[in-house]
Amino acid sequence: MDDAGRVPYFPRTMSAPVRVRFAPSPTGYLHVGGARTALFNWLYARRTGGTFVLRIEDTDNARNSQAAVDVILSGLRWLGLDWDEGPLTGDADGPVNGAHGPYFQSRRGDVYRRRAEELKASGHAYEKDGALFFRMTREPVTIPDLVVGDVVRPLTDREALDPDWVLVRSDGVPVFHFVNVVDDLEMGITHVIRGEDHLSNTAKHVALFRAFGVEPPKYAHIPLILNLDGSKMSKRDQGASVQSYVDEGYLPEAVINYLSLLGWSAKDVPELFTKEEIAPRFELADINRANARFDLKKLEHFHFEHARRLAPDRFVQAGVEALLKAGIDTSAFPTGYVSSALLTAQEKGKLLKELPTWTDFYFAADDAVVFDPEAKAKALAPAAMPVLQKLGERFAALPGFDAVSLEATLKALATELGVKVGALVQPCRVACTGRLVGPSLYHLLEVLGREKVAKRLARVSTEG
RNA sequence: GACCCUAUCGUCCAGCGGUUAGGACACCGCCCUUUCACGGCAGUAACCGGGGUUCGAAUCCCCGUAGGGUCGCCA
Repeated sequence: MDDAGRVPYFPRTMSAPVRVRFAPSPTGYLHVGGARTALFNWLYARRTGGTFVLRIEDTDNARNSQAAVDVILSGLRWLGLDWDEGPLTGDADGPVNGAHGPYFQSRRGDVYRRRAEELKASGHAYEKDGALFFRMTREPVTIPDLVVGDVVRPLTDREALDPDWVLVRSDGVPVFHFVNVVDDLEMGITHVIRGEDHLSNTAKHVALFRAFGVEPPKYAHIPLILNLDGSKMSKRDQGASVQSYVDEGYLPEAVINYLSLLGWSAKDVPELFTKEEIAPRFELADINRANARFDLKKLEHFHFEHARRLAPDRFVQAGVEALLKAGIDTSAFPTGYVSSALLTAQEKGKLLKELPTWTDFYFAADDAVVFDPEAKAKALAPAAMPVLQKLGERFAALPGFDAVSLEATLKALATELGVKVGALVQPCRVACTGRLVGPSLYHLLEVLGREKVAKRLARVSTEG
């Protein structure tokens, strides 16, 4: 402690261990911009061997809810952004990691009261109308920012009229600017990485830190994420909520990859990566200064690439869950069959939500394959029945039921009958899957197996 | 009204005084494949405008314009 009785603030030198934080308010959902802020904090912590703190800013504003807290925690976990310090559950009084708690601001009232008294005692704050006001500096404040450089923020004309601002409301609840600074101070935060929407207000924060007798942390204000048309992203906009990615069946790896490249890039780093791979390359200086626009098409591209590269066992696991969500229970089938079946669709790189459409036929009863009307009209015309029957006979006579043999057999028959390969491929596909599109025909037949294929072929060629 | 940030293909990024302004997504054509895709090859497409500085500006400065943000007893 120093002469004034304060706990000495952590010296901010280059060698000081980095401590960053993500401090969301639980007011509804996890915004994609917030997710990226969390990601950048996570990357910086990992890159520097520092500590990533999660703090819930739930000061009473009548908008907070338990559900919103849970959404934030589950969203971060889904993205794989693990925090070193913070709550372990959504319970404000529950278990935590770290020695700087509580990590819910609603449980830190005594800290704020103590700090408010400190400011009153030092003459930086005064009471008026039942509220506590901060004696704001009238001089322009220089905000040192690692992304945009030094920003000089003078008072606006409105502020010049009445520069002081409220620290603690008349109802006793401290405001954001106050608790945010106090907590960053108490928690030893060294780098504040947050959205650019906070840049202007940082003047208040810098002044507050100084009033406490310490230098502010380093700031890095990152550009915002806007809609494709440049407008602000709000809750209803497509892609605004992290939960929507879970629902739509995106892989978290894809979302992370896409978000990493929204406002950040490094030289000689391939565009496709995992957060673990680029963490060592993450520098705040490489953060872009201009706002970015959210392009779902590009996110889809990243999903496509990551889905195809996913480890087979993980792909199967994700696929089984996606099917179950769609009402298809695969548990009655042999696990080997289930994985072989799902794996025939992996190369397609489809969203998990679309997986049932590509693989449901594997799990349908042979006499209950549902035919897409258009597919049936197009490929199962009466004229196709004789060739289909012939194909069934050839398949049945096959010694081995593998993709290579199946393909050779089908093509040989086509040549023999003097028809195009498609004249056999299409009816066969529709007879076995009900659809015109799907996994590679020969591989899908191999997985279905001799018996199922025979039954399905027989079903259409006899029923017509 | 004031203040702050920003400005390269439609989108995301490269470029950091001298480049035929590069890559990715999207789009288009061809090849491959007689499922949809993948893949291969090629292509369309950008330095917001105006002044400076300089032998030389996408790169530096100024003005304008545009977009975004902030100015609460919201966070």
